[in-house]
Parts: sequence; structure tokens; C-alpha cells
Amino acid sequence: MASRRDRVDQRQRLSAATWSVLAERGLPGLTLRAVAERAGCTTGMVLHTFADKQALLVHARELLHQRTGQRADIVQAAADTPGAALRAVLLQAAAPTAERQEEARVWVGFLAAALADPVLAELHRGYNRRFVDRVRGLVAAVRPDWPAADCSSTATGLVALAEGLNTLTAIDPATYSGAAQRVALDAALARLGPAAADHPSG
Amino acid sequence: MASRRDRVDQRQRLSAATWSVLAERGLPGLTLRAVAERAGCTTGMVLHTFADKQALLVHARELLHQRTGQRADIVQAAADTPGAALRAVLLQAAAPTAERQEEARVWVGFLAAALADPVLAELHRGYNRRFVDRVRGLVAAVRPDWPAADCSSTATGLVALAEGLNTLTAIDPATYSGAAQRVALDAALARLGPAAADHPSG
DNA sequence: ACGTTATGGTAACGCTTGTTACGAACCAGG
DNA sequence: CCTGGTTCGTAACAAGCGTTACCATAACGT
Repeated sequence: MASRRDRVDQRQRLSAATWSVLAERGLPGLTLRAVAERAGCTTGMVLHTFADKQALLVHARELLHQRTGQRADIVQAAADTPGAALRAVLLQAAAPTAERQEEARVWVGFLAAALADPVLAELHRGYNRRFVDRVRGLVAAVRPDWPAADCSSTATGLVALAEGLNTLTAIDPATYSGAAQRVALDAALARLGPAAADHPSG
Repeated sequence: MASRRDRVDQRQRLSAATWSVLAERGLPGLTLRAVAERAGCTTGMVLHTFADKQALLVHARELLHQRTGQRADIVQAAADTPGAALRAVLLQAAAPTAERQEEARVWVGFLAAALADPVLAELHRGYNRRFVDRVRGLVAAVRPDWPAADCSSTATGLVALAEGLNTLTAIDPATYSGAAQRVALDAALARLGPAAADHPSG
């Protein structure tokens, strides 16, 4: 019995507060005091739950990966065809809705933080490569006739497009609307043949 | 007679120092003291040339835009056909070489900073829209038969792909090598027809 | 019930940051 | 030569940061 109060709940609450602050005030505004205030506690409590600021960031980053990964799992499993699954996974990786734009901003914040923190950078690389693997598998399912190298390059290109839509939407939602993101993704998916463009009307 | 010593020279020297610090330590390392030390002067001198740090930041952001814009002008003017110009412009917007990856990291840093700074955000949006306009013009030159809406959506998609390659290269140069970037861009450009894929062998 | 231990708050530390007040050095005009 | 204004360096300021030591308190085992 290591805890009397629920510690994992505290960790999750603090990570949520971290997201909130990161989305609202950006990376320079992400301070321990801001997170503590957002979570309704003090910095002492934060540093009792996490060893340092880096540990807090790592946990929040892992949680973000879990959230996006689970959502990818859901939309992938709900799709009827591999083409629809690929489209749904890429679309949810971009930020088509307003609520997802907040997550895109958090993503950009972690990306920038990873540029200065080797630990976060390694996490980011690992998560991104896992996402590329997922997309590569879907591409291979859509086009079993393609050689592996083509599936691989196509997957990296699609991921780059999705993440580019992500970052651009984070800073300029007017230019990169949800509809524009869908058009761009469908245009890229058209390269896979008409089967991949087969998607529900909505 | 506003100045006895050359002030524009001072600004240029501080610009060079700003860029040097930015490339080496990133945006969080861009402090007034670091810039002053790199320029061989003191913070008092820096704040006599720039009113605040925000003015310095805006200047650095403009520096980044100038650099990328000038290079885009050069490669665009050097291209023989509109298709080659489009490809060259997009390729230089991504980060194919090692030295360009440094610039890509700076770009990501400014992107993250713009999420919390309205002034930097407005600058970022303006520069990006100008870049989209440039790409749109090139797309229209390659495919004069396309309606304007198609050129527009194609341009935003291409820009998103280039910026996505930019951000992903900044954090994971191993996965997103220069060759991988070229393949992804050429694949996207193939949608414009064989004319756009016409590019020098190198 | 009591003592032990976990748990969270308080307040301070050392450090760096942006910013500013002030003094010294310089160049012009008379 | 001296005088006045401009330019830059010096040094200090207040504020904010991450971090730590310390203390109150509440919950458990016995």
C-alpha cells in the first residue's frame, strides 16, 4: 500500500493541467506555478508528485500519446475498409475540429520543448515512428501490390502532410479550415488509387 | 543628423549576432545577454538599438522570413520551367540539408512562441500566407487549365506537406532524410501531371 | 489510543531574466 | 578650449523561474 490518496489520479490531473496551460499560454508560460494554480494546488504538491519539471512534462507527453493513440485505434477499428481506416486515422491526426486545434497547439508546444530536451525528443521520435508504422501498415493493406519501399515512403509523406496540417492549423485556423484539411488529405490519398478514396459521405 | 556612429550597421551586426545565437541555442536561449555577448557589446547597447526584447524577437522573425524569402526568389528565378520552379521552391522550404535543419528548428521555435504571442502570430500568419500565394502562383503557372479553387487547395496542401517535412525533420532527421523529403515532395507534385515532375537529374 | 509515516503547504533559496537609472566617453559647434 | 548632446557601458533593480528544506496534518498499523 503505497498511497493513501489516489496518486495516479493526481498525476493525471496534473498532466491535464499541464495541457491546459500549454494550450493557453504556450511553452514559455508553462511554469510549475501555473500548472499548480490550474490544478488548484501548490508547487510543493506538484513536486511531491513528480520529481522535477521534466518528469511532469514526460508524463504529460505520454498521456498525449495515449490519447491520440487510443483515438486512432477507435477510428481505425470502426472503419469498414483499409482505405477508410487510413483516411480516418490521418484525418484524426490532423486537427479538423475546433477542440482538436487545442490539442494541436499542445502538440506543437511539446515539439518545441523536445528541441531543447533530449528526453522529450526521444519520446517524440518514438511516438512519431510508431505512428508512421501504423500508417505504413494501412498503406500496405490498401495497396498490397506495392513494394515495401513505396509503402514506406508513402507513409512518411502522408504523416508529414498530416502533421503539417496540424501545425499550420494551430497558428492559422482561418486559412487551414477543417474542410481544407480534408481536401488536402483526400488529394494525397487519391494517389493510392480509387479504392483509398472510398469513404463515407459524411 | 540622427546618428554619429552608424546605426544601421549596428542593427545589422546585432542581427547577425541574433541569428547566430538563435541557430546555436534556439529560441529559449535567445536572451539579451547572449545576443550582446555574441555581438561583442553589452545589453545596454542592445536595448539602445531595440526598444524591448519583443522588438528584437520581431526583428529576428523578420530575419528568418527574409532569409527564406530571398532563397525562394533565387531558386525560383534559376528554374527553367514553372514546374522546376515549384519543385525547387518547395524543396528549399523543407529542410533537405543539415544546415537547413538548423533553420527548421528555429522555425519551429518561432511557431511555438507565436502560439502565445499575438504579434509573432500575426507575423507568422502573414509570412505563411505570402508563401502560400507564391506556391499558388506557381501551381497556376504549371496548370493554367485548372480553376483557381483547385490551384488554391493544391497550394495549401503542398505548403502543409513542406512545413510538415520541416517540423518532422527538425526533431527526427534520421527518419526524414533529405532523400525522403524529395520523394515525398515529388510524389505530391506528380499529381500536377508529368510536366511538374520535370526536374534536373541532381 | 498513540506513534509513525505518508502527504501537502509555506516560505525561502539561488539563479537568470528583462529592464532601467546613471555615469563616462565621444563628437560637434562656438 | 570649452559646452551640449548623443552613444554606449556599468551596475543595479524587481520579478520570475525551478528547486529545496522544513513544518503541519491527516491517515494508517498496532
